[in-house]
Amino acid sequence: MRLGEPVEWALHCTTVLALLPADGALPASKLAEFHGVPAAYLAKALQSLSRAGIVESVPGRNGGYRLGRPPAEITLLDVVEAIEGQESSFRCTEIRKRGPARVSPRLYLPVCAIADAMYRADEAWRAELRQTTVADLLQQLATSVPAEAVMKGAAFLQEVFR
Amino acid sequence: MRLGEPVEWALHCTTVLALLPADGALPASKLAEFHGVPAAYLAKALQSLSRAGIVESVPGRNGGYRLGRPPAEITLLDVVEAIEGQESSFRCTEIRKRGPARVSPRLYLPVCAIADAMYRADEAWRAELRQTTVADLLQQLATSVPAEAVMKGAAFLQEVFR
DNA sequence: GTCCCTATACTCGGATAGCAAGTGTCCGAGTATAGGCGG
DNA sequence: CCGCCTATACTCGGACACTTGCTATCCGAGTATAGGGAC
Repeated sequence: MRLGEPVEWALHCTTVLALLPADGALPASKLAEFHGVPAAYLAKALQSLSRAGIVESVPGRNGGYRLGRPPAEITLLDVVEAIEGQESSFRCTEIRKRGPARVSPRLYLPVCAIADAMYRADEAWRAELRQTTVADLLQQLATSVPAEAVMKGAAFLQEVFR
Repeated sequence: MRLGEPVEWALHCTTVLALLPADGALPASKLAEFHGVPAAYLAKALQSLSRAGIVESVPGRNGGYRLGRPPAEITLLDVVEAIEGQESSFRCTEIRKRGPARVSPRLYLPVCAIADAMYRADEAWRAELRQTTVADLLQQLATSVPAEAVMKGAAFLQEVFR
């Protein structure tokens, strides 16, 4: 089970966008430069975030991306599901209904005990991701990111909005 | 994020093997027939379970697979990790240390707040899978699998051991 | 009749192709801005 | 000097190749069994 790289990018980009001035907008190319990731591919992830309403795109010159709603209202699950989709990690192909022991389909319960347990674990994962918001991340990052890195980041943003 | 199909197969096969007589062994081909899945590919999953000690292989004629330890000592996590590996679902490529805001590597904390939250969710998923054992599954299946399917399954096994 | 040996058939195990999805890239559509022109 | 218009440059958005990993398969190594032969 593996999450794609764009998930990491999307999470970092969301936190950076949360630090922007209220009416500012950061282009995808700058976000890519800031994180050292391929710009064209990162754009795909940002489009997914845009479709999900997590960020909103500002077209035209001086355009870019900004947050679509307050950081406190964006959970990590929102971001992850925007990129990876909402399907469960476990795929039940109903093999219990195949083979020589199969019986009439209407005799089976909707979900077997195995799928039920797997879905429960999936929900536990989602519940944990739902508990952390981007606002929480900002608070933690404020005390954990090296001061020098904060200054460099601020300088980079000021250069963009100059 | 998607788990492979072999995960589902491995879980079902493990429950079936738990129903075997103590010194019996069911070949991979019969397990494949029972579940209606490709035998050659299922064999790969069973080999993974064997390497993990969850099942043990009996070579030679009348050989096959049997459980490696009591059902109560096999958690769903054991089975899932045997197939999918133990790596976290979230891959942190440390993009925080790239780009124009990077500073000397020794200034960073071991894990950033984002990775920490993702790892926490991953652990919640694992914790949930750890709580259910194959013995639990058997108990639930005993009351939820259609009686007719149970009979057909038993008949299939008796035919094999005849 | 009993023991031993050999040949057999069946098992697992790892090495080998095909395909779908993740990864990476590009070019076109659309818009706010900046400059120039006219009033 | 002010307002309007036009051209421009920059943005996002979706359509197009490539690589990795999942899916699927096969053949070889090893072993317990079954049968036959010798004692």
